[in-house]
Amino acid sequence: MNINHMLNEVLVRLFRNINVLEERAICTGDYKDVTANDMHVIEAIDMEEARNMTSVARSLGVTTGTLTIAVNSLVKKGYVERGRSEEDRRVVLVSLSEKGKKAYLHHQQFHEQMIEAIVEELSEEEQAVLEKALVKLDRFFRS
Amino acid sequence: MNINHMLNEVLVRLFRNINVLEERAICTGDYKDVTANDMHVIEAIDMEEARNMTSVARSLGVTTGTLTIAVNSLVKKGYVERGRSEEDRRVVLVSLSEKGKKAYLHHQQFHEQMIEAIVEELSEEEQAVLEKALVKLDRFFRS
DNA sequence: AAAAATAGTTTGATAGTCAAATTAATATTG
DNA sequence: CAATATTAATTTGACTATCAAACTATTTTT
Repeated sequence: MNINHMLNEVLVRLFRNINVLEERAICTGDYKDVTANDMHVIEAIDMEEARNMTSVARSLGVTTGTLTIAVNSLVKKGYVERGRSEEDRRVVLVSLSEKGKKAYLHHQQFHEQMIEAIVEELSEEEQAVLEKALVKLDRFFRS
Repeated sequence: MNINHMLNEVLVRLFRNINVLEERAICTGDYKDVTANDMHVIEAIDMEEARNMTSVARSLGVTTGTLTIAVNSLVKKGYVERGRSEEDRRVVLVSLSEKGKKAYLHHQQFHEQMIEAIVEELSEEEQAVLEKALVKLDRFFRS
């Protein structure tokens, strides 16, 4: 089995299972009701400032209609809060509740653990190779 | 920006968009009606031999009910053929039609290009390092 | 022969998605 | 300034993916 074949195997498996895997990691303990999709929305909303629907939808690459539904559910679950802009009353501003912020941090920790698990035991030089490969993969998909 | 942060950025972006990215690559020209999900089913069915529903469902990690629906659609689109086993008439055997095989090969080419894009300009030694890192990533998700 | 097990499909429910229609507010323009 | 156009978001209708559980048909076990 050559390197290309093996690379392909690993990537195919990752691609196919990535959502399930991420969901399994997210959906634990206090956050049983957060789907992988929910978490992507939470990530896109951001800790810091309230954002409007259109910009969040754009950064997720979905329509605002789709986002409306995701946000409805997140509001019902208590992770997200809706508000109206004072300057422009058409605009809906969404932000993370305290619970939403905690879930975000919990997920960040998962990411950090994952990165840690990958990077540990790799030398500086080895890390550099991985970085190079991932940047190329990223570029491949962007083109 | 350190390696950990950068790794996280790239992985998050890949995870979030992987389906869209793969679909964009698949769904071109003659294969406009093949979704990323369809392609996963086609990959699982395999070029060589007819397989029964249960084993295909297991390798995809879905229920047979889910697979029934996916196969219905793929049969309707002409990528997959259904048949009954002669030995055991409960068993449904699925296989790729000529069109299905062509789509599979088309998708394989995409994978090869992707791998090529990642691996090109990496020395043998660098490739080995990359393999090691991906095995770790894979293992992390499996555990 | 009757009962149990197995393979697959169907059903009923939920989530995610889009395009198009709709509503409400703001901006433009004649 | 009143009518029109644009914009932000929601709603609607349709579709796909998914699961668990009920069901059908067949085979295996007892």
